[in-house]
Amino acid sequence: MNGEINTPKNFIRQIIDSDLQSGSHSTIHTRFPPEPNGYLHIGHAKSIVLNFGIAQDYPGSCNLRFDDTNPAKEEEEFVEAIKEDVRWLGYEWAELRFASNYFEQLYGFAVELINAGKAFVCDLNPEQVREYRGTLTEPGRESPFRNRTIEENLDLFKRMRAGEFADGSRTLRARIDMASPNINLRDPALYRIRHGLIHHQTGAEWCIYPMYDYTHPISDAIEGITHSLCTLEFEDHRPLYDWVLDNISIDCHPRQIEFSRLNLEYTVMSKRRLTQLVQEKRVSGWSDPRMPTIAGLRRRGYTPESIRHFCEAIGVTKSEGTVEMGVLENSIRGHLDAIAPRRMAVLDPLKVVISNYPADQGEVLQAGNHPKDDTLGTRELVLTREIYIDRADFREEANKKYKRLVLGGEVRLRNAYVVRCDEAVKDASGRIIELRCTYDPDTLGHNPEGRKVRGVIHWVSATQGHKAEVRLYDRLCKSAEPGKGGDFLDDLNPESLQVLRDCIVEPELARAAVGERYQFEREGYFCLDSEDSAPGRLVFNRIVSLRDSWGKGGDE
RNA sequence: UGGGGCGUGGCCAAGUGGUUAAGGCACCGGACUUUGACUCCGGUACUCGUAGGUUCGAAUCCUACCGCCCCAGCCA
Repeated sequence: MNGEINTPKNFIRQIIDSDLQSGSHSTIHTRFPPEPNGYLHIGHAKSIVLNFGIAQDYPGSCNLRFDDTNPAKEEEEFVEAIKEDVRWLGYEWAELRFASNYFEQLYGFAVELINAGKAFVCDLNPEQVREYRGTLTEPGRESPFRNRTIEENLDLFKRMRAGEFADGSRTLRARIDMASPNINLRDPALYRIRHGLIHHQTGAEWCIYPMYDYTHPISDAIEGITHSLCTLEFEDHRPLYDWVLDNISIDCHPRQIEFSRLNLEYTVMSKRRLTQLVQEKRVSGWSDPRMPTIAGLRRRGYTPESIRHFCEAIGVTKSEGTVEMGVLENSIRGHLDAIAPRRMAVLDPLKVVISNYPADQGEVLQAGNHPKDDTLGTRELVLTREIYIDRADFREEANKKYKRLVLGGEVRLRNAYVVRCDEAVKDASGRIIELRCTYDPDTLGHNPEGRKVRGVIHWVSATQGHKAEVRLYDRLCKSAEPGKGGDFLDDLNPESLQVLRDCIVEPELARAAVGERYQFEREGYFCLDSEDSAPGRLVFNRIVSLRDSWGKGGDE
């Protein structure tokens, strides 16, 4: 839909309201903390709109912070892509930060924890740690290294940093409670050793890297974040988040609040799966228009406004659900209906000869660019004796519910005259190859008297139109919940992309530019493909079809 | 069967003890229409997970039960 949804007071905004009222805070600071190990997707957009939206609506600010504590998975390409996506969505961060900016401070706080007897260097290897951890129903056992002296821990930790120990040989662990029913509190690792990695920000400076659970609360506190918003799976990490801040000398303690992540029907949203699609080349890349990535949606033709609108429309709660694709589609339809200039394009051309129309002669017709917004102006169309209409817009016979061209029947050519079909010319196999029609010269701009024309169809001049390729997209997956019963790859929709190479578009479209979006009347919204179009080669992506209460193509 | 969460019409989602339980999307009618679009009217459907209890009054409070999600990375 167009128009703004009056931003709903979701439970997080309610908490903020009361924090403001109680005087706990006078300004609100949030952050969007992606890990640069992949491209952003529509689920991230939900978080972006939440965090940046709050910063806009309250006196406050929002930082963009890369959670870059695992150089094995992260890349500079992803940080650049993420910055571009956030900006494209319409937001500007107050400050650009990296968790790696805080590595030295993080190290200092770790030393503090050691000095307080709250952290220790553990020599258990990964397998042993797992054994000692216990299970969901049994408590864990304390590490034999748990009671080392502070001096020894300090020495060992310093040597970990100095690179004296091999990967996996030791970790720095918090000293909390191996019997905690919350497994996250069973002496979680704070630092691990990783040699030989070049971190995209810090290079080879470090060979020990802090863990998320340790880094995140401190990064938030350093930045003065007031409300640290994250998804539900971090709910039982919150006690650890709080533990960290309660046990170091920092005077800021942000409040972590969790909300449910977005699930969308007929697509996949996890980074693991999206990465797999890209790596195995099941799609053309992160920006494949079928992908739910921001880059994919952008190339597909979605507008930032529509994505923001969608994110507001679905709300923010703690209950997990799966949103119907229709809600996203509705958002872009609503926006584009209001702003997209109208054009005509024939996707499956069928030649029509207007027998009583003078040959060698074109007639310039003015057509409005938008039925409800005159400020979008008009453009010229050229009507010629030979035109193309869509094959789906003709039938030799049909019942009266069919509002298109029928043998012996009349139909309006959009923005032009009424024509009657006199004959359907067929080839030897019986396939219709051409229609013979006659037009009524007295029907331009007004309806004929005494009879009713059953419908309106679009057309393009056979001599003035331009060839174009049109790509029709369908849902990425066949199943509403891909992978539910097995491998999600088995649920990929083999017909998610349909390429039409012989389309004919109206002359004006030859001047289409990347970034412009059009409505191809009676078909849907389209835009020039940003990657495969070139001068002289028109490639259009269908952003979304028009809503259709009839059933495009098929009917009965 | 440890811990943490969630359960309101097909899908989201308001609701924070007090008349007929918002709204959006979807769906079904109708109006309008040179886009089977848009827009505009109208409409359908709810045991508020279940069962008890407290109360004059419960989606809201209590108890039990059921269902679903997350957690045993030196990932985030």
